[in-house]
Amino acid sequence: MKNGRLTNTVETIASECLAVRIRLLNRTVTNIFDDALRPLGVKVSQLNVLMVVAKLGPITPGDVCRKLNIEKSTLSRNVDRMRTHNWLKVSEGDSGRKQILELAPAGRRLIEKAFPLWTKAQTETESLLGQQGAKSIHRAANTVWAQLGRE
Amino acid sequence: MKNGRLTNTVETIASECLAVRIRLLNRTVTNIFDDALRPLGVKVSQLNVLMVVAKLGPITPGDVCRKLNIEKSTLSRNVDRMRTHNWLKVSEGDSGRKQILELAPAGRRLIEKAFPLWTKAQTETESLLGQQGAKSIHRAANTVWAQLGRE
DNA sequence: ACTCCTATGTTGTATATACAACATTGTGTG
DNA sequence: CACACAATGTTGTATATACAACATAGGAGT
Repeated sequence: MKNGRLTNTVETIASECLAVRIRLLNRTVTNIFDDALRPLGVKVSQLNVLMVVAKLGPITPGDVCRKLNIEKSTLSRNVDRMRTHNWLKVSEGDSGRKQILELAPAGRRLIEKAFPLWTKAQTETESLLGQQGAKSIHRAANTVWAQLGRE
Repeated sequence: MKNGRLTNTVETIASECLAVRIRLLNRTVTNIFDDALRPLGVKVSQLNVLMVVAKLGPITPGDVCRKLNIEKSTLSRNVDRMRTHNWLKVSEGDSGRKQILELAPAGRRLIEKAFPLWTKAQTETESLLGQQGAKSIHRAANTVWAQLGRE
């Protein structure tokens, strides 16, 4: 039949493509967390950055980018928004070029208020993925973090 | 110490959050595929939609949304772009309300040209995630698809 | 047949994401 | 020290994503 080769190609990509699958998981899980966090007016993308700063800060934007594999321009605008909310404090490093990001008091309060909502979303996600699935995600992410560090 | 409670909260979220991890995987893998596909001027997000249409089409936008868990407004604009490239044919269904999406000839040629580039990205992703990680992603995605179908 | 509700798709708006180009600042090497 | 190069962050542009509001069209129930 005339469509044989294309059909095989489509079948192969459809049944194996890792990008389709990871992107589906990303949309689904991001929606779960954003729904849960909506009462606080924060999105999970912003909470992610806030957590990195809370755990590793004071830290430069460049280091946050490397940790999360985010493009610097993406983070730059995200930091603007979080500074507007007074969640982050941004100061000029003594080196002149680098900036210093720190958790601001409002950011601290936000994290405390977010915790029960985060727990709810996390539980919901675990039940969606199953214990196996959740463990798998952890393992895959650990692999990526190891690779990122190696570059 | 004064920071005890916040520190515990931050530690818990940092070490367990599934959203951070899936979003990290999503950015990393999407970049791998977009890099590979760049010579063709198509992004993996568009190729995903094209594959669904190629495999299941003729199909309505709403059904594509349900399959990929994409918001209808997101797909609406994506279809516009793909129609501009003549990759997709959009026609009005006889029912008046629904639209019919089909693979256009240029879309077919695109998929054929994309296959070797997709294979390269897929291989690279497998080697990034490891065999375990890749299998894990498949299992997690299957779980989500089953859940989506159940709603 | 009429009314109400739902499904479908578009548009306005906000955020997330990345690439390209740019300005600025350190750094290292001759 | 001077110059070239790399690192850092911003801005312009394009796409992806979702929510809210909307218009329209089908369908269900009376």
